[in-house]
Amino acid sequence: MFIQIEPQSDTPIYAQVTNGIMEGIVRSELLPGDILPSVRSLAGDLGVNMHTVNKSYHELESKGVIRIVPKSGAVICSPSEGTIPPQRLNRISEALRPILVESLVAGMSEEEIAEFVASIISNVKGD
Amino acid sequence: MFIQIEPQSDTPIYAQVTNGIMEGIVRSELLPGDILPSVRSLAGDLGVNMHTVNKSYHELESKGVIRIVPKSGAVICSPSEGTIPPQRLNRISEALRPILVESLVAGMSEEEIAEFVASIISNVKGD
DNA sequence: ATTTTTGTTATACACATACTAGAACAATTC
DNA sequence: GAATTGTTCTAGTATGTGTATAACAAAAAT
Repeated sequence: MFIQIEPQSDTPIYAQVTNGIMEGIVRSELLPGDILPSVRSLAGDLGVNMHTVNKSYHELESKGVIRIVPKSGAVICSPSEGTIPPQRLNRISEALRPILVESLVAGMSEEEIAEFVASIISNVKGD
Repeated sequence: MFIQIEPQSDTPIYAQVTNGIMEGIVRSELLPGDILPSVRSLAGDLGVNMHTVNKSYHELESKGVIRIVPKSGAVICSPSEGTIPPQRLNRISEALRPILVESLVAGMSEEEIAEFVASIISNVKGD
């Protein structure tokens, strides 16, 4: 598990762990069926508290990214086949909206935003 | 000023005010040179505390959206002509990245994300 | 010129969240 | 049987959010 934690960042540590795992999935470093390390071992590797990792795992479960089997482990789920639940689309839309508004206010055109989004995605996938 | 405040939302009130003003700019309801109402009057209209609106105004100033003239008023700035400061692009990129990652993990393709972004933008502009 | 309104600053309180810490439990794994 | 697992509990500190009251000096309005 290659996640870099920045303790002085304004984004909470548990969110950094969540994002790191999701980026690993996007890069196919984590595949559906893979089992995440235990909350204790990952917390030890990252140098953070066990409860912080535990909170991240449950956040991932609420997003539908992993499935937690009690007393066993956390398994990467397969991407939702076919349609995506509207609740999930709503959450993404509400998170996306204010950032897109800020981009427009900054003076970006719709085409520039599209290119910007594409470059970020390729950066996440490629590196 | 037509901003709807949802006190029980998980997004802070000052952020709701900031987003509402920026959406007003995108919809051309607020034009460059327009003067925002005083923090006291807007706070009274919205039914929130003066400091909450004051925090929103300073957030807008840090984003470069408005210019606060002490003892006078807050003026809508003109959109940055030509190139956008790289600092501003970095902040937008860092905010955009985790949401795009979540979209990819949810199973959206790059084309679906592009369409999704376009629909949100048209929703913000039009309504 | 006086009054009002302005943005600013300061202090204080309540509430929620974030993070860490230690401990204990039962179930799984070795 | 021993170690590890996720879960749960209590507890503490720190930070962020929102409200509240007050005071100040400068600008605007009368």
